[in-house]
This record gives sequence, structure tokens and C-alpha cells, in this order.
Amino acid sequence: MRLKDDTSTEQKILNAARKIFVDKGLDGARMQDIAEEAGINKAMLHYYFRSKDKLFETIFNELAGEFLPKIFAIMRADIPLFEKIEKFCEAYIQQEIKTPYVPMFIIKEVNRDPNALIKRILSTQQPPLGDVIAQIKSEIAKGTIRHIEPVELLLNTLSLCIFPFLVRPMVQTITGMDVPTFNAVMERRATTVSKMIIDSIKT
Amino acid sequence: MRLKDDTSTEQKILNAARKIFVDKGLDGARMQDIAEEAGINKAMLHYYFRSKDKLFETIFNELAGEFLPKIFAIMRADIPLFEKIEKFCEAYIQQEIKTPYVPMFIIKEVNRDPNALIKRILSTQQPPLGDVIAQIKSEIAKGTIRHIEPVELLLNTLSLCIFPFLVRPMVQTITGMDVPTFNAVMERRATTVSKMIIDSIKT
DNA sequence: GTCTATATTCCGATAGAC
DNA sequence: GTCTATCGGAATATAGAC
Repeated sequence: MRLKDDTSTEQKILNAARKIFVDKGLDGARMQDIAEEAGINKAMLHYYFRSKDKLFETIFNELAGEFLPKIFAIMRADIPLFEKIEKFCEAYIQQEIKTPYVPMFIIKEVNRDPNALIKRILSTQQPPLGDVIAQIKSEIAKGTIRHIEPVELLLNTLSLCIFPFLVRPMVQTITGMDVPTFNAVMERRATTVSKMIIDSIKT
Repeated sequence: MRLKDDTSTEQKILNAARKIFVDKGLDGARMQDIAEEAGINKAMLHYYFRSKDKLFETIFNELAGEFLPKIFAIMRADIPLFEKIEKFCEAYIQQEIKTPYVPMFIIKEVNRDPNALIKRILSTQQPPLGDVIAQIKSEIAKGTIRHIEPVELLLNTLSLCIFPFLVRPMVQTITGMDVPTFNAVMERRATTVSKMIIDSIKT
């Protein structure tokens, strides 16, 4: 079976919908915007995806379905905790420089409708919370790190990696940074962030 | 001049609009929702505020106009840096437990329309960036803290204080925590967060 | 100031020709 | 599969009586 051409109508719609939905959210996006972005007619959107909600669901599942597994994969990896933290921050911040609006999109839409959206994702992608919690508890028992709630460590890591990208428009407006400058600051920051997290737990 | 009664029609509208806009955002909110929440007729909203956009603008300015100055006030305070960080984390997390959806509202709406919204706020509330940068540089010169980009320190602090509340619905769904439990975790976390930040910079 | 009723605009969705 | 034309509903906004 041949892979779908990137210029097939269905792909053009998906590319356009991704852009518009990520930019404006479900409520802010118009089918007309998506049709124009795709260079086709509005009726085609319904021909291929039946409704706006169905099209949105496709896009959300696609984006959340690669965003969350990336986090879960690192959590699941069979490597020492400190190395895991370093790898995660590095990979994560690099990813955000490439696709900066995806985390905001996920968070915004999950807040809009937590049950329908997050639960469907979780039904296909189980977060390896148990594994990570076990690893953290094992390190605490060994005495390599101080006692800390696993969820707190996870939140601290995600906070430092993700939040700056959520407030980038605000940061740029206040500091006057342009996009390349902001990215450069974030890139340099990747190593200091993992150091900061590791220092905060190691004994 | 007498303060406006909380039960005046104008106040009822503002209270209702705040709730609905914070909950659903500009695009998701309906004038009908706001009217029902206020217990009045839809036409009154236009009588008092002319249009949905004008009503939204009023609410946004009110919320951002107290949210940002709180951050700026701490930045501006004439106290030692470490104490400033402790005070900020404590006050900030307490505030978020009380009004948890406001940061998300501000970030979401600023991302939707960065120029119009943030610039108007900044024209009345100047962030004391210069003061904080000077203080940080002075501490670096004194040798009490290591060299760090001021903007990085600010971002780290805000990340750790704000981000967990942005992903609360996700955290609750994944971990199964209820709201009081989540708040309790956050409250305990307030002190460890400021310790973590201070440890990451002190020499 | 407050209401009901209505105008107006916008948008998702569909019908039907090609 | 793709288009034009249009429907039907929803939402903002206004007119006008009280």
C-alpha cells in the first residue's frame, strides 16, 4: 500500500486544519479559514471529514498522539534517573523550538474539555507513571536522591521545559526579543534546566 | 462618590462576564451565557457595554491589570533577592489556589492576540525589569549568586509557580487527584520551589 | 433601565450540478 | 471528487414598547 501523497486533497486539508486549529483553537477556527488555507472549497472539508468536530478530533489525536508518547517514552526508558532527566530536557526543548505552539494547543484544548479529550488519548497511550515512581522511590531508598514526591519532580521538570514557550509572546513583547533570540536563549537554557533539577534532588 | 453596589446591574454583569470569559475564553463565551449567569436580559449587556468585544476588553484589563502588577510589585520590592524569591513563590501559589483559572485565561488570550492585549496593559503598567536586572547583576558582582541571565531566573520562577495550575485538569485526570488534594500538594510545594530556585543560583 | 421582538451577520452543513 | 448555491440555526446587535 502506497503512502498518501502530501499533495492529495486529504493531506492538504489535514495540513491546513493543523495550522488553523493550533493557531486559533477549536472555537476560534472557521471552516472557511481552513478551506482557504488548503486552497480548496469549504464543502470538501465535510466530504472528507463529515463535520468540524470530527476534523478537529483527527488533528487533536494526531498532535496529542505524538506529543504525549514522546514524554512517556522518556519516562519509560531504562536508563539512570539523572541521565533520563538530562535527555528529557534536551529532547523536549529541541522539539518545542521546532513546533512551539503544540503544547499550548494541547493544554488549551484539554482545559476546554478535559474528559472527552485526555481520556481518549490515555485509553491508547498509558503513561508509565508506575515505572517512573518506582525508579524515583528506588533512588530515594538507595540514598542517591532526597525524599521527593514523584509527581512533584515530574511537574518541576515539565514546568521548566514547557512554560517558557507558553508565554513566549508575552516574553517577546516585554523584553523585545525576536524569535531567533528567544530560541537561542531556550537552547542555552536546556542544560542549565536539567542541572537545576538534578541539583534539587541529589543528596 | 459612593462605591458601586455589588448588586447593581453593572456589577452583576461584570461578575457574570468574568466567570464566563475566564471559563470559556472570548471565542467560547456566549452573550446568552453571561446574561443568564447575571440573571438579566441579553439586551442589557449591550446597553451597558455596547459590544461583546468591549465587555471582554473590560474584563481582560481588570484581570490582567491585577495579575501582572502583583508580579511587578514583588519584582520592584526593596528586599534581598532570596527573600524576594521566597515571598513571591509563597504569595503567588496562594493566589493561584484562590483564583486558579486566571493565569490560563491571561496566557490563552494573550496568545490569541498578543499585540492588542499585552501592549495596552504594558502602556499603563511598566514592568520593573530594569530594577530586577540591576539587583541580580549586583548580587552576581557581590558573589552571592552565580552568573545567570536575569530573564532565565524570572522564567524559572514563574514556570515553577504557574505551570502546574495550567495543567491541573490533565494532572487530575492522570493521577486521579481531586481538587483539595491537588491544592494541598501545591501548598506544600510552595516552600520547596523557592528553595529549589535559591539553591540553583547561590554560590 | 429593562424588557420583548426582530434585524443582521456569520457559520456549519447539505443539495445538487458537473 | 469537486464545485456553486443555499439552507438552517445560532449568535451578536438593535428597535421600540414600557
